[in-house]
Amino acid sequence: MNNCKPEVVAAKIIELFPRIHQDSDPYRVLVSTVLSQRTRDENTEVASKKLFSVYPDVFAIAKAKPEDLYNLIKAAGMYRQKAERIVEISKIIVETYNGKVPDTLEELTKLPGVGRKTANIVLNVSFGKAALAVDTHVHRISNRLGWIKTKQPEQSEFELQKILPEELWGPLNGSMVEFGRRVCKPVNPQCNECPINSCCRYFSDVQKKR
DNA sequence: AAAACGGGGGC
DNA sequence: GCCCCAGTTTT
Repeated sequence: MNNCKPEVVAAKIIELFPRIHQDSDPYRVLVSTVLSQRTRDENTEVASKKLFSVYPDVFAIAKAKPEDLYNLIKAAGMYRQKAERIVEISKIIVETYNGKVPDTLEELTKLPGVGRKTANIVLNVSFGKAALAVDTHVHRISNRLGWIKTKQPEQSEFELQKILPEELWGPLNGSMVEFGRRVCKPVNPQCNECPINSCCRYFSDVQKKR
């Protein structure tokens, strides 16, 4: 790579590490995203499949006992609190929103267990809105590349929005996860096999130390 | 600012 | 065995 502008590198990551969401139904995306908090992707998939095979929709989960739901998903590394929140979220959606997931950051973040990142992912994946969720992958990779230098999530969200064109925000979220899982890992990143290492400050710093 | 939630996987 | 994981809430 000879052009290392962030928007070019970001587009390359999106091209090389596409992410396909198996479901775009807002409710399922919301639940899967809550399940994905501090949890590896494989476990999230196992848990959401089990969950939806027993409780197909928001009305079923709203009526479920939190303990039953927890027993169903705990083998995939989920904790009790998450099961409780998912039931609570579902009740609110049924009672307040007539069974439909709200589509604004403000309303979404009022739901228990839904913070800024989760809400942004739902807005982005389900509602096609330009929203950049700065999760650990996006944060780590952006720092390694040298795009940002802050450690504060809110600040990095603001800075990245200035650096990257809006049309990349959506696809970048998922692609950063794939890229972060397979190459730009938290520990032992596969820098030698990394297709964009020539644009990476972390890689050039490591090279210099040898 | 820090702890708690939590089992599974990488190392 | 220890550390980390598409974070959020509570203390």
